[in-house]
Amino acid sequence: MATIKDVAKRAGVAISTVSYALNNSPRISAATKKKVEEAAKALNYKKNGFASDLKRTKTNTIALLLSDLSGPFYSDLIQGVQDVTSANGYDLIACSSIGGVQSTAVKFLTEKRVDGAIILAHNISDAITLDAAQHGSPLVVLDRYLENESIYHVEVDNIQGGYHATEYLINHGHKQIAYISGPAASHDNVQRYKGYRKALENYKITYQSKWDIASDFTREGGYRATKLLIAQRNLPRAIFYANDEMAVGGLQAFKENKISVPDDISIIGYDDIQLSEYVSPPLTTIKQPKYEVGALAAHLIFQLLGGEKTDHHYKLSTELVERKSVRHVSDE
Amino acid sequence: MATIKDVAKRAGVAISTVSYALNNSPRISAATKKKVEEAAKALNYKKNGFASDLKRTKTNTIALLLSDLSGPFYSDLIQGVQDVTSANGYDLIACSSIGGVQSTAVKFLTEKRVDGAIILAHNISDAITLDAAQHGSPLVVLDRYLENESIYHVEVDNIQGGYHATEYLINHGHKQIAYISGPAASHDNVQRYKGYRKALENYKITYQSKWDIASDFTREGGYRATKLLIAQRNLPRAIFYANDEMAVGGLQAFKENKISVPDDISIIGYDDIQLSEYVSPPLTTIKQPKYEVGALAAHLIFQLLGGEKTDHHYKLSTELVERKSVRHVSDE
DNA sequence: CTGTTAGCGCTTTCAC
DNA sequence: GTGAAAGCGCTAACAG
Repeated sequence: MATIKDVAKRAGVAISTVSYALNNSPRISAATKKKVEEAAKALNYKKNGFASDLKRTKTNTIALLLSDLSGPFYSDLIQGVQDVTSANGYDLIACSSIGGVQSTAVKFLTEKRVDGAIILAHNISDAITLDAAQHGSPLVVLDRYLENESIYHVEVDNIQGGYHATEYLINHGHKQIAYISGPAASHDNVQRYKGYRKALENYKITYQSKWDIASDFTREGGYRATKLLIAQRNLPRAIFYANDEMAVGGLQAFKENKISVPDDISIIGYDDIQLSEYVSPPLTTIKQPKYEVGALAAHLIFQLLGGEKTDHHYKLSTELVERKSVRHVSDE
Repeated sequence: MATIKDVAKRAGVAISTVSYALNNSPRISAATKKKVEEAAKALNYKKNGFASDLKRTKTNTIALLLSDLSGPFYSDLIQGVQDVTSANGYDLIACSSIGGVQSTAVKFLTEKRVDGAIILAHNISDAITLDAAQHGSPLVVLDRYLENESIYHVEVDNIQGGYHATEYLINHGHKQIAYISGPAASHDNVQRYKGYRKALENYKITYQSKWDIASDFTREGGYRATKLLIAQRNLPRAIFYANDEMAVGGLQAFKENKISVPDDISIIGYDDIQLSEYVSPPLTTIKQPKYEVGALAAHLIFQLLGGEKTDHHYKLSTELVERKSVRHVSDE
């Protein structure tokens, strides 16, 4: 590989001149610049990114750390991050935290290879995150709350979302409402559940633990949980699935048992995944402003990088999207 | 930020000793090692990844360059790449080529920041790719064919796929088969189209240019193309959509015009996106082995990195997944 | 406008 | 078993 030195030699100028010329410094005359550029091209010279980053102690890139690169779930969020990152002339790299401490994500976080990072990866421990925060580069974490000077948060108000979902069911005349939950460890799930309970309470509906079913956010899990409910002949009049994937699984279970949604039972999901619109019946659900979360997260990073102050905590609202999986019932 | 120097000072040893100790060299005594580790922890020392990469001229990471990070389309492929990358103890970063020459993807490609790269980004020009190939690091490109010593290819046999799709329609008694195409510039589209033409030819079905509709791989495009076909009262008995997204758009158009699929018209798609299973009727389509493509691409990189020789070209087969959007018709 | 030079933080050879 | 020192490729302060 040709280095800057080779280019300098070939162009018959000093190393620094090459550097200046290639970085478009105004100090270099057009003639010299041209000479340098020709030499560079002739040698197929490409600057070594590391050397340059090392010297400048700045990478011009921010990282998006995801627990799994391949989840379609992240699409909108990534889009949001990407849009504002490139609008700011920065580079964005995405990496996965699969592999825990060994993972690429953790490596980028700890080895200071980026100017800032957005974290949405539950399997990166709090300890590591807190540790990385010591570096001083801004960190936005989206999936939990961490008290630290250089850690910032953008979250969507899942309590409110859970509340609305439940309230919507109640407003449609439902009093028997089950909750099929995600993993107990999931912060999101806990919040949605809180909203559910709060709504029941506000509307003076007695909570029944038999309609509080544990599951795991997967389609398969939703299917099993629903089958269980059906087998127990314990069916409520409505179900709030903690996410759409599980609701889709539930739909499948109902179909197999010839139980009609929404005629026999109403269901509501959470997330508004692409599929929701296409299943039958189309799923009423709570939509999270994912694009906005991503965009705001990236925006925060740039504010901080620019030395501005900002709040440590932002909360975005959800929106209910009404489709066909909930029916109005008269008093039961 | 604490540097290796600070650690050395605090531990009362030489810089090199710190380096050895932290990299688990056997030359260092347990006592010294412990001393160094404590100093490192006390100072919250983290090695600077650039400096180390620069020195070793090796990054231990490979890049996946995508035209758009947020496409759900890539899920399986990414999974494949990710699996074999981490199995090999390498890091994987994904970056987008949005922004062309300015993009992160191009930067990583040209600035030698990775040991190898997998490219699936039509907007990275051949020139840049060829140029990057001069670096000597292995490149696997998935979306076109480039003749170069250090460029390797994994492709799925789209001609065969297009042929099968068309043949399937023919075997179901269809003779009037339209093709709704993707962008003319798309290599994939051209291949599928070739397969379509070849099948018509083999089965002695006359090609009719009126049933050769240009579109763009989007749902909206498929919708419009289908509307057009309907408006012209020019409906064939079957349509081969060059991808599922367009087929989904087409389904919508048919629904609005009360044309029944598959009773009035049969359709087949391409890709087997997640949605295909859920639209109504479920879409018969051609499935590409995306996971395998990703896994093989990554595998090739490691073979090459390991100094092994390998073919420059691999071709994987498609598979037809039969659902409900094609009906058998008797001779027309 | 151009050249000299001192590092960025780390790895690694060589000498002790 | 440990340390001194060279240098990876580049940038930028400084001197001319």
